[in-house]
Amino acid sequence: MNEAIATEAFNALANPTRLRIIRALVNAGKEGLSAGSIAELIDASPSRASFHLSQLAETHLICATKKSRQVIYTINFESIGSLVQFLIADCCNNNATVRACCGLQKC
Amino acid sequence: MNEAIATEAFNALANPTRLRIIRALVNAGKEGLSAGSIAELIDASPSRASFHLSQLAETHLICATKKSRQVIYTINFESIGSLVQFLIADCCNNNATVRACCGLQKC
DNA sequence: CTTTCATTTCAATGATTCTTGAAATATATG
DNA sequence: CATATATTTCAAGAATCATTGAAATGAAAG
Repeated sequence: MNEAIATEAFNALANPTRLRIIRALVNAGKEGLSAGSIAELIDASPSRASFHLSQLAETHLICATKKSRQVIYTINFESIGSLVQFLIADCCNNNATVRACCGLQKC
Repeated sequence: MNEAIATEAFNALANPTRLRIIRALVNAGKEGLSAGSIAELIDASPSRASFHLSQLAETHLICATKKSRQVIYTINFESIGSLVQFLIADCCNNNATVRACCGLQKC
């Protein structure tokens, strides 16, 4: 994770529609969801959902795999973890207050 | 921290200039930096720096206090911590992979 | 009171982003 | 092959964002 990638990832998270997609995929877990069911869940048109799904996939916050004529999307927890690490470590020098405020401790 | 505020905070972080400001203020620590010295440090015009400083201050990621004719900005580690918590807990249901990937454990 | 210094505000411009609906692509089914 | 289904791509338009330089604000100093 470097600054350019992190900037794009923050941008991907900076949108209510995309945040709803993230939440839906977190809930769905390992099995993921098809583009169509995501669109339904977040109440967006297919093309609108596709637009935001592409943005999230570009930053690797989510992954896409084709399954017959559907595209199944899954959340990528590793990339979210990397982004959090970037913010805490790279940007905030592992500041103790940040770590405490988010209810976490060093391993 | 709710979704609307988090969205604005992510947006504030989704910009290289603002990320440089964040880093400068993290380095400066508790004493903070004046608007002018931030502009110099990040190599931006006063008005450009002011524009981005306002955006960061609006989201409470940084704080501003007047000191004679300068404005001193300081980083707000608490708000960054809240944002991280929002992402890990609210968005990712405290997923273990996320916590592991960012080098953290539950308290 | 005038001048200087630090910062913000403003208007103009160009760039990017989001939404919409239609068209295109690709895969499955009868 | 023809049709139905799932998704993406595309073009157009509205909205938002970032940069620039000039003007305005406000506080200190001579």
